[in-house]
Amino acid sequence: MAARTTSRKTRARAPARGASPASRTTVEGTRVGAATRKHTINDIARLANVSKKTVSRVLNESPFVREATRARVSEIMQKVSYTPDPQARGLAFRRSFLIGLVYDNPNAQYIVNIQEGVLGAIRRSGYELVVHPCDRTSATFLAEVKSFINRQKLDGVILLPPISEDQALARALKEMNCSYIRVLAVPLDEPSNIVLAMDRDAARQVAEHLAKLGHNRIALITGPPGYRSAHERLSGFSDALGDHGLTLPAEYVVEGAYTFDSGFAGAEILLSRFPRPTAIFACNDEMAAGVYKAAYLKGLRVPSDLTVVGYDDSPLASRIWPSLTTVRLPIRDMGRIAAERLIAKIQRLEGPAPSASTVFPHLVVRDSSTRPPA
Amino acid sequence: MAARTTSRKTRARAPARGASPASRTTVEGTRVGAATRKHTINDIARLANVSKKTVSRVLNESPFVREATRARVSEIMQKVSYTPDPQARGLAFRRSFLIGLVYDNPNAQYIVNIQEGVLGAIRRSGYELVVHPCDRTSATFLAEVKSFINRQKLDGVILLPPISEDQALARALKEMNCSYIRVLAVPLDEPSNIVLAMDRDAARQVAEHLAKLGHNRIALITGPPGYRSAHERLSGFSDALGDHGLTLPAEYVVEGAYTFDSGFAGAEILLSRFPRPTAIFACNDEMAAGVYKAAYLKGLRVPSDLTVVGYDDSPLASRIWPSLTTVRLPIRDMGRIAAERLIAKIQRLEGPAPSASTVFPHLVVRDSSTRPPA
DNA sequence: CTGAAAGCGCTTACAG
DNA sequence: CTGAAAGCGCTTACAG
Repeated sequence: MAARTTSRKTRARAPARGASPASRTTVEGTRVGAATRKHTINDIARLANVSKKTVSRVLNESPFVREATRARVSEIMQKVSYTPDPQARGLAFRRSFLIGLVYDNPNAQYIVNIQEGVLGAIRRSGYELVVHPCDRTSATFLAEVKSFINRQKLDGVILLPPISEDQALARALKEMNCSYIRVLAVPLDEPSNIVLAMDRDAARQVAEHLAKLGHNRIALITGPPGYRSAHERLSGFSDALGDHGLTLPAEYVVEGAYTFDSGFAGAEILLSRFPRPTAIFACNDEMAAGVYKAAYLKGLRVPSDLTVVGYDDSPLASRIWPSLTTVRLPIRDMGRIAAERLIAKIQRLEGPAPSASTVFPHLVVRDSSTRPPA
Repeated sequence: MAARTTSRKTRARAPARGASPASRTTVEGTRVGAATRKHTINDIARLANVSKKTVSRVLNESPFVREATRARVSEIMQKVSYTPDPQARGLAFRRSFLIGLVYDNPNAQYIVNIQEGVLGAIRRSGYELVVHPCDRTSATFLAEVKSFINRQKLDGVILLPPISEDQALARALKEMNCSYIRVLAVPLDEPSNIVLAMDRDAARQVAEHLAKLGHNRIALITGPPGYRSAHERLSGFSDALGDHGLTLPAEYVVEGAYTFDSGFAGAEILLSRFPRPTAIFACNDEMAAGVYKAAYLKGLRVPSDLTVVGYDDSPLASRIWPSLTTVRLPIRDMGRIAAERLIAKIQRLEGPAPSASTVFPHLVVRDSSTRPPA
């Protein structure tokens, strides 16, 4: 009963068909209340005394409009705060003006920061962002992402690690003719398709920091082997140690999984080695927090007995005690750059030489690193 | 030069006008490559030998279709994996099938969990989620949110705390006839418009936990006064202590800001009181982490010298050392429920008695709480 | 139960 | 530089 009433109300709200167009057009434009109807391109055309096509031209910044005409039309659009209907534009353009953020990443802070960067970049672009977390371990992963893109006719997508490393996915997008930008630690694609974070370079900074402090028994907890970033951090770190005459013996390297528990387990192994390492570089902050726990349980103090360095500068890093020396990624910038490039691609405005967008993380020294115990 | 070429290519990709419709319809439906054109309602109609209106009816689950007809049409839609074009539907329905997530919340984990809950709920609903962080301290806040909703013709929005507590915003949405759901700690709106988290109840559990452990010098670091959740936690906690014959003296209450630093500062004050409290309830985990820091600096050990309890069960809670006793909110569920209710509202299927959706956080006891020192 | 016509608000293709 | 016509893929309003 109640339901019927409501549904009838819904009907009633739809604008009457035969209403004279003129009757619903006022320059002020706002009839108060729910019934307010947005201005259309026809209203603007009538108000400006031009055809709707001309309005369309100024909307799309066509050069073939006389300056006076453009000014008049623009002014009226301003006055009634007209914005073209995205659905109608989308239908006519056969595009959605939607871009997707596709990810499978456990790091909430990373996601939110990327989102903010992206949203900042698309603010006045006419595009909107739809988010799409997914599960790359699912059997239907690829089909599912493709169906998402097709269903919404997305104009483009931004891919975050680790799924940004998936070559099959990138191939599929290319085949669908869907523009994309991959956020990566290694150049797995044409420069114009990626935003590159120089993890290798940052890992090098960590190595130099430890070397300068005088450590020579340095251990490493890596990321999971499936992640390119893990490999970059490992090899960048190892190479830089070598440059300083230091080695990274196999007993001082354990494989982690970017999780707290794996950091804890890894540290338990490393701290039972003899001689014990004086410094541990955990390839992310989660694992570094696990190292703290293992150290405390063994009665070791950070940093006087053990130096610990993390990676990410997550909120955790400055909240644990002692505060963690770590690497900060400009995540928000990465989101912004990815969005800017994506929109440029969609609009075919890449410019003549689409070079790689490279972004440099840097070391943030806090209280968890000091000289090795005497 | 390059740009011109590309732009011409874009043109070329648009389907030829005069192409015979039959020529582009195959039951398999997938011409490989970029030129693949999605099936339209006309294709399905032709294939099924019915009018497009009938296809539209089965699409919208109208009861006025013969079962045999419906089956045939459905089967064909399945076979060619037809999905209606969201832009076209949106234009004809005068709706966008988009729902917005509007928030101004520093807690990334909260946002991401809500998002996941929402996305899970709308998965097969035909709706898509667009996220919209905003700044409630901005002078143009209200206008900005309204313009976002109008521009995208959102069907509805989900409001997260603290902006969900903004009565002016809710009023504005009501005036715009925009459906909304507010995630709240207090019933500031009609039951059908809110998802209610019983913070008061959870704070009570914390008080009972501390009372049972035998604490009688219990201190509190509140949230910022602008937050309703802060008030609920405070009064729920205080009331429950009273029920156990305990008091919360003014010297044992300091105002926090839900930040690490404010937790640290608050704890420094509390730990300099005489007699010193044996337990501190920090109204979120961030502040609890700040309490840890203050305790360590004072040479106090958690929990043997000082019991600490937080709120949120953020990732931080299980990663700091010792692991933090805290309150877990079913955030993901809250997102799911909010989305389900919102869609029901949009579709006017609320049912006869739209009651409040209430969600109960619960205490998670870990290692930071124990009996008071002898 | 089913369909032909007109329309949603924008665009492209063509003609001037 | 400007406009009238037709179309994007779907719906509503009406008629049978």
